[in-house]
Amino acid sequence: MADVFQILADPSRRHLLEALREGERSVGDLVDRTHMSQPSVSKQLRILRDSGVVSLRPAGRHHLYSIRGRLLREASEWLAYYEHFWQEGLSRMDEALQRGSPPRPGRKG
Amino acid sequence: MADVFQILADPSRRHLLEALREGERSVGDLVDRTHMSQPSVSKQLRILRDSGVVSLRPAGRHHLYSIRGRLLREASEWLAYYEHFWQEGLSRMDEALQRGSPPRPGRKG
DNA sequence: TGGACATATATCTGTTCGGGTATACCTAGC
DNA sequence: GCTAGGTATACCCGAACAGATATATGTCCA
Repeated sequence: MADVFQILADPSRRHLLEALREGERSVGDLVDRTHMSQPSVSKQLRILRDSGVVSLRPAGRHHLYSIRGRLLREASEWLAYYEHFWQEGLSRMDEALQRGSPPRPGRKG
Repeated sequence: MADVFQILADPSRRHLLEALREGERSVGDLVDRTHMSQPSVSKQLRILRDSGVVSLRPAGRHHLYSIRGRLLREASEWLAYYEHFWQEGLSRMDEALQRGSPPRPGRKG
């Protein structure tokens, strides 16, 4: 499990990231905000941390988590390659022409 | 399974999408380009289609698949909320200040 | 040192998921 | 209709995974 998209695949992990968007949060805070059990939160935070999506700063008996952008950025960059497909003014035909039509195995109209 | 990120979580599906970036492709083409078995390709294409990430255009006995941007765009937009976290010139402190520091459960320094 | 608070891990369990093989379906051409 | 090409589905299997419960670890405070 080192794949960003695999990390983002789980809704509970995305909820954690959404809560962390506002800034550094303790585990207890995240439990309150996500309505997940504490062990679940800790478990998912562990996965997020191991994969490098969040970082941990111990503060007394609290563990403060925050977002590290690097991996999220990688995901964003991967998706950026597909921007043509949703940008206005570009039909599917336009796209094909723009990047050179690939060989078509079958054609019919 | 209707979640974009869950769709993107599987590497084989991402490979299919990468092959489709060049334009419309038949199943056979995708089999060649991805080194997956034909049933696997069909299976993943089915998932991609059901979720709305690709669309199908029958052409004789060939099935031509192409990318539909809408869902990929949703994923991209979700990620866009996190741009602050990887943009230069913004430390973690800056982010906190920028969006108003959240309550800190524990503090120590 | 003992106890409460905060977080992490261990273990179990039901489910989901992807790949493989075999097979069914559909279309074109004869 | 028969055959071949192209694609989809059925079924089985093993692995991965998320949630829950119980328990361990660590820290503060008296």
